[in-house]
Order: sequence, then C-alpha cells, then structure tokens
Amino acid sequence: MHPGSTDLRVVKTRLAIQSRFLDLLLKKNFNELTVKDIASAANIGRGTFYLHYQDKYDLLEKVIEEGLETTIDMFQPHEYLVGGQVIPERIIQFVLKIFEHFRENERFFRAMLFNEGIPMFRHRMQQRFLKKFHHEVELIGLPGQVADPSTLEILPIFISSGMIGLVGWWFENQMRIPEKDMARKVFLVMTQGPLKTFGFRVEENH
Amino acid sequence: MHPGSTDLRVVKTRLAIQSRFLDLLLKKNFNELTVKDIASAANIGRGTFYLHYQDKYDLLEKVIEEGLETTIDMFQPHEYLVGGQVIPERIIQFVLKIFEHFRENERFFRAMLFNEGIPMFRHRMQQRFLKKFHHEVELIGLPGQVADPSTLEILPIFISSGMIGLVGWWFENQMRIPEKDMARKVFLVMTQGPLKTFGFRVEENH
DNA sequence: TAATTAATGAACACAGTGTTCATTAATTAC
DNA sequence: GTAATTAATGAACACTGTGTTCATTAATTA
Repeated sequence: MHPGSTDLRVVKTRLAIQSRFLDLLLKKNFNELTVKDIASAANIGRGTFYLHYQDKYDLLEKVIEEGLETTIDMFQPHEYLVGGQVIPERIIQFVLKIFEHFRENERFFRAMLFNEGIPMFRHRMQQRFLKKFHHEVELIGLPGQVADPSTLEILPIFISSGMIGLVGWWFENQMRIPEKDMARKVFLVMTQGPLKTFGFRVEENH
Repeated sequence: MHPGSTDLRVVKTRLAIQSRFLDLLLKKNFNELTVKDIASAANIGRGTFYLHYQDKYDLLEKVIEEGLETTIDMFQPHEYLVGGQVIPERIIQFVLKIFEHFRENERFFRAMLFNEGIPMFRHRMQQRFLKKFHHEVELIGLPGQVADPSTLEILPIFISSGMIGLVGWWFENQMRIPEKDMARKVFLVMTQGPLKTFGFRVEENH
C-alpha cells in the first residue's frame, strides 16, 4: 500500500480527509459521524477512505497523535529552571509559550477538547505531558531538599490536570484573556497556592 | 410506559441492567459494547432493554447522572470555611471525605474514569463540581480582600481539574496511599502552591 | 511515453439498531 | 384469592452503516 508515500494524490487525499474531519468534529459528535460523512466532506469515495485508514477511530488516533506530538515539542521546561531555583520571569515565559501554542492550533484543540464523543482526549494529552515531564526530570535532576516520593508523583499530576482544565476554560471563553495575563495568573497559583491567590487567609499552625 | 415505576419487575430489570452494565464497562470499551451484550449480561431480552432506555447512550447518561448526583451531595464546602479564614483541620477533613466517597464508589468511578470509550466523563464531573461550588459561593459569600474577577473564575477550575486528575491517579495506583495522606498533601498544595511543595525555591521579586 | 500506482463506484455479506406484535408471566388492587 | 393490569419475551422486519472486493479510470513517476 502507501505508508509514508509522497505521491501527490496520497498527500492531497490525506490532507483533505484530515482537514475536513476537523471541520466535522467542530460541528458534530464524533459518535454520530460516519465514514460516509467524512468521505463526502473530503470529496472522495468511501472506499478511498479505507485505502488510508482502518476506520474512523484509526483516523482520530492518527490526528490526535500528530497534534500531541507537535504540542509536546513545545515543552522544554529545563530552559526555565536553574537548579532548584525558579526564576519567575522564565516560568511566566514558559506558560506564555504554552498558551500561545494553543491559540495557534485552536481548530485542533477546540475539536478535541469539546467534541462530546471523543474518548479521553484530555487524559491522553495529560499522559503525554507527564511522560515528557518525567523525562525532563531525569535529565536535569531535582531540587535539593525534595518532597517524599508520592508527593513527587502527585504534583505533576495536579499541575498538568489543572493546566489542561484552565486551557479548556480559556477556549470556552473565546480566549478573551490575553496569554500574558493567563501566564501571570498561573504563576501566582503555582507559587502561592490556590487558596491564598483566592484571597483566603490560612491559619499557620500545621 | 413506566417512568419511576415501583413494579418489582421494573425495579429488578433496571437494577440488573445497570449493575451488569458497570461490569461490562470495567472489561470492555463502551464503543464496542452492543445492546445485545448488555441485555444478555443482564439476562433479559434485547427488546426489554428498549422498554427502559432509548439506547446505550441513554443508559450511560442515566447511570452517570445518578452517580454524579450522589457525589455532589458530598460537597458542603461551607462547613469548612469560617468567613475568609481557612481552618486547616477542616479543609483536610473536607478533602478526606471526598477521597472516602471515591473509595466507597470505586466500581462506578473506575468504570467511568478509565473506560476508553466514555465521552468526557471527567469534564462532566467537573462541571457539576463547579456548579455546586458557585452555588456555595453565592450562599456564603467570598473573603474580604478578593482577587480580580477572572482570577475568581480560574481558581475553581484549576482546583477541580487538579483534584479530578489526582483521584484518577489514585485509582490507577490501587488507592495505595491512605485517604488521610492524600488529604494532607492536597492541603499543602492548596496553601503553599505546587512549586514550594515540590521543593523549589522561588525568587521573591514579582 | 510506458509503467506504476491511486482513486472510483458499484456490489456484497454482515452486524447492529430500533420497532412491532402476539403470547406468556408476574404483580397489583380489590 | 381472583381479576385486571402491566411487564417481559422472542421472533420478525426494514434500515443504516461497515469493511471488503474488483474491474475500470485517472494521475503520477521514472
């Protein structure tokens, strides 16, 4: 067959399928989408679809994989930490870069984050983030006085879940808050904790 | 027909369907599940299924709705805040109660959180949490010196996303960390912020 | 220009859906 | 306890979508 083909026809067909597929996902529940829908939106025969993908789940898989791959490449957290010392400006820069990436790929993320029928996209995205993060930690090591092992596991989960939730909210609100402001807010939550950022006072005796 | 019927046969049939449905979800992708599968697991005729639910999506909907409803009732955050003052012991109690509820309803949450075919369960759960939270805020008001409006919106999102992520991780790890420890860790992150909890030092000049 | 390979579209068997209907069985109300 | 009511059964049906096949046409590459 033609895996990784450079034949113009193959490239054109795949591009049409993937692009129209995103369009459809923005309008319609993935569950309710048929191969016939996708094929006719892409102006190809239904049989041609099966020349490139096993089924609609395979197509979804490929599109997600590609989208997440380029997203993950955004993450170079070690550029923003110097030893155990966190430099505010760089953390903010880092988060800013993330939000910019999401805006630049709005169509993809909107389709994936909000289509009611797409299974576990946020979860999968998070897994990729975590994997990347752990890889980075292996490379650059950890700060000196370190928390206990289970806390070490928990924090990246908490942070990545929180970030993904935030990005979802940001999209839902038409991204009306500038990336820079989002980055600053995230920085505050990361360094002060949610409760203080919220305005609560915390009794200091634990 | 029979909505809200107390006829023994109806009660029995629905119970069988819902219970067996959860079993199946623990083993098999929701996408790949057929009405025939469900019916025969519940020892009823396929036609009987349609006497109670429109289709498998309707069944899923009903099961989720019921599960989330009882979960939401756990949340009485106002018991744990006194004015703008946060009392550590009570926050910890509150988070503890949440983790206990998840353990008690393990079968339901495991099926929902990890089945690859269930659309947006975490997202839906979060929406319910947020709604409840905003309702509470309306009732008890907010602390005195309050953050700006968009920060007010962002924090509950961040917290609830983070919590849901944590619970997922906890399940994935066979809930081997005791609820009490989880509650304490969550408290730390909430009050100190993830970075300090992690062991990073933060340059203080923002 | 010839050789290769992709796209087409019609046909096919198949699986699952959601509905119907006459029959049987269980439950409720009196 | 009996009669009236209502749920469950299972077979049948039309329908939609799936994934594959194959001979034919069209585009691309060497």
